[in-house]
Amino acid sequence: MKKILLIDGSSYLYRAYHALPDLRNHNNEPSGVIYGVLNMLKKTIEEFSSDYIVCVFDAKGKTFRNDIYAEYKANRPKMPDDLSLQIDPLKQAINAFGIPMLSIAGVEADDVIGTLATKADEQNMQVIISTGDKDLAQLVNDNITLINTMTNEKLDINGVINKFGIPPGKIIDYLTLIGDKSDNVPGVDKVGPKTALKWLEEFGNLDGVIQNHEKITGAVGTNLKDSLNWLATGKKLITIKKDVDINLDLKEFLPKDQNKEELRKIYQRYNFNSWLKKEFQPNSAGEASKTQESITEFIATKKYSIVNTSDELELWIQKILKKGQCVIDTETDSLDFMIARLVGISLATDAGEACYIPLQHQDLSINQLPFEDTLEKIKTITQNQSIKKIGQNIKYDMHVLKNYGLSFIGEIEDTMLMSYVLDSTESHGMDKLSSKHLNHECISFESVVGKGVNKLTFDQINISDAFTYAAEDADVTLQLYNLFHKKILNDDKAKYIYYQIEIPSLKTLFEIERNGVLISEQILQNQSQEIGLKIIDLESQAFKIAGQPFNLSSPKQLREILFDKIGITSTRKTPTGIPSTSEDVLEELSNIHPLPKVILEHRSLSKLKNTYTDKLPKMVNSASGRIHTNYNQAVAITGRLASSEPNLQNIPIKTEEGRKVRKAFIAKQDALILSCDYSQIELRIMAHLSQDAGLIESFQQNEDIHTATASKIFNMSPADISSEQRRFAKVINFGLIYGMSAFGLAQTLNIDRNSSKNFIEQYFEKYPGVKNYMDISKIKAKDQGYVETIFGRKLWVPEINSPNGMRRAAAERASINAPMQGTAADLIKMAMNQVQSWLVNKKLQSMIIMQVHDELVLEVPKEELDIIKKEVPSIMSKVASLDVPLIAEIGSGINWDEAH
DNA sequence: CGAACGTCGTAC
DNA sequence: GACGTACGACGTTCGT
Repeated sequence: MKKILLIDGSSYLYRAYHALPDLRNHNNEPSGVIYGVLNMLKKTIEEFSSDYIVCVFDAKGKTFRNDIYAEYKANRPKMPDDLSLQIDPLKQAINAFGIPMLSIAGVEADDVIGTLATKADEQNMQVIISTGDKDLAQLVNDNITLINTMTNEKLDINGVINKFGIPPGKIIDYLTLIGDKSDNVPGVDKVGPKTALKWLEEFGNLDGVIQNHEKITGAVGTNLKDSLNWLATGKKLITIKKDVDINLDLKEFLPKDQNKEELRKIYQRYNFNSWLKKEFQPNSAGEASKTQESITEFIATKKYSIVNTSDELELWIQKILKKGQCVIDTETDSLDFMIARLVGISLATDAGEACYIPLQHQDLSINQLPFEDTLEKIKTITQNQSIKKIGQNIKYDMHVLKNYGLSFIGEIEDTMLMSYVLDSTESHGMDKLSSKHLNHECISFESVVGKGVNKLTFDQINISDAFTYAAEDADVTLQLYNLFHKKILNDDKAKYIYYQIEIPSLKTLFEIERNGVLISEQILQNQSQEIGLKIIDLESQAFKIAGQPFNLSSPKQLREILFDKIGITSTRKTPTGIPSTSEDVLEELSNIHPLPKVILEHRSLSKLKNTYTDKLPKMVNSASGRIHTNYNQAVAITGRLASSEPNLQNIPIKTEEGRKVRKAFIAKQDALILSCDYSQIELRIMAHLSQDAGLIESFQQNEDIHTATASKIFNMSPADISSEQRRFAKVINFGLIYGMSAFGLAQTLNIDRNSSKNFIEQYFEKYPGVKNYMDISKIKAKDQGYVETIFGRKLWVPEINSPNGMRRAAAERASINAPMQGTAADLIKMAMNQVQSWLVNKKLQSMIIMQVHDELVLEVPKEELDIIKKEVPSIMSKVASLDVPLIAEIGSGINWDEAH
């Protein structure tokens, strides 16, 4: 099947103009649009290699639409000069690229595209239209797909249905009702996407709506009546022509050779230096882009079936036993894994085939297999050592099935983790993965269950509607697995991270999440009440000072009171340019006015109350009486875990008031809380990675690292270092891990910029290895596009060559920090897995209940305290042997606060 | 009234 | 603008 790529040049022209900053070359000529459009062209061509290509632009002058309707596009301002200036050079560049161009007088680019697409479709070609304009969705069919290079959105038939809620055939009617503000085409007044959708659903199409207009009452009904005479004209304006007088002369649309010399001139004139480097000095630092993703075509057999007889179920079980592996996916009525009820199960073993076993749908029109018996059958799969179970975020499905007594025994694979290991910067949702790697748009969950007030739970969905969605999920997961599995086996480092770290972590986290944490609701309730009283008191104080009541937690109202009414000047602005009321600003202002101090106190207390003391008791699971957090294993780009619902990784510790929350984290009867954390893990990793002699020496001698640093930068003996000096050194040590600048250091230390610059210089002089390591990290990131942890986890830094200086600087800091944070994440994951295996092997009752980045928290029966205290720190220290010792410190007590 | 966004604050 | 990685509460704005 031949492929043709139709590019909507005019749409990209405007998109680039509005989306990109006003870039200029050294002669002050505008270049943003040229850069933007070329960039999109390059991306599109790279991603969709096609046999034929043409870039279509609007022609100058009026079109047939102006004859139909004089006001068409009458609201459009004249094209801005700095945009029109760029059109000729852009066309020269496209020409040099070898891409054929086309514009036809009297019609718009859309019409030319519509005509070419239709003709190509008639010859059974695959048509890809690259545009930023959603109106072209009306052209989509089996052969014609829309892509938006700026947002990476793909619209095939399913994509259109997902996005608009209607198939492509109804887009014209839909847009006619709504109208198009940007083209000055009216629709029906007060009718937007929601109403248009409702009407089309009810009456089928525009004609149906018109015929039934009397049934529509109210203001919109009147508006519809007023528009009846207009709608035919509106429809003509909205409809893209498919019969423009042009031939599909394919020879004309063959890509031509690039004119390298011409391109070089254009790049030079407009200072497109990164392209100059990449395309004209290919051996220099140009290869910073990710290796081109190989797209495997989705196998679209779609042999999906409902399993609701025992014979069919038996056939599937036999098939899985024979194959030795299967995808398993559960459908439930909740995202909370502890309360979710199982609604159905999908299975897949061969690409293009899948089944759905409905179990607890309310739909009575179709038979469902008996619940208990079926689960017994499924158990023969999940608890079969020799069957490999594959899933997308399979930890969730494991939890759901565990709620019914089914365990997972044997090998487990997870496509979400595979994607995460291969490139943590991408998103790992199944729909995204499918569209990116399989070029297939999935049926969206939302299109099945609806949204907003009409949203249903999955058990309320008709089985005949549910099974296509559910079976597709399993099928897509299998096809993703086949693709990722190959990739990972071909990459020794990815293979190690995935099979030796992530998959074991998945199993450990499953246990930790199920274990849950016991909290004392009483302690939190008491604290909430105390805080509540203080908050009320602070409010009345604030109102008195301000002379009026206002919402203390509204930054906007606070700004008005503080800066307008009282007349204080803010010391800083937020990134969006408004005066900031953040903590450090208020801290400063509290010297000159009493209000900021009250606000600060209020903020800190209401944060504590809203986020912790009020919230945590609500998260207790009624069956287990404990809190079961989610550890998300595929969100943090460095390899760290993230905890949510509730987040147990940001429970306060710094202030006395905050620490009280930790006192509510308790152990069950006759048990204690035990915490074991790595001491200075990221600094130790920095010592190892940088091989800095001084830093390694300090750690090997087990010196207090901050005192040692202070002694070096202040040129004093460690014994003479004051606590203030040690504090400075500590801030510098931490700041360096995050790539902090002299400016940032000056701010946190509240010193002037020169002295902070001095400190940093002193530091680098005394620790030259660290300086060297940081430089090398940046160079590596620029050179290869990624940095690595000690264990080979690859961390991509996509913005390292960004033309935007600020983004580039942030990427440079990230490339310094990522190997340290990532290595620490690898280490604690390995330690966590080893501790868990050890607990199971020794058949101990103690259990891991939390992981907080460098800390493991366990609940330990008193009689096991000694052995745990001896072994857990030892396991943690021995998890890897670096050039500096890894030290884990331990504490225990009746609650988490005491354990520190 | 809900979704999207901005601002702020907690942890390591 | 200036410190990396997260989650989440609240207020505001916008559109239904």
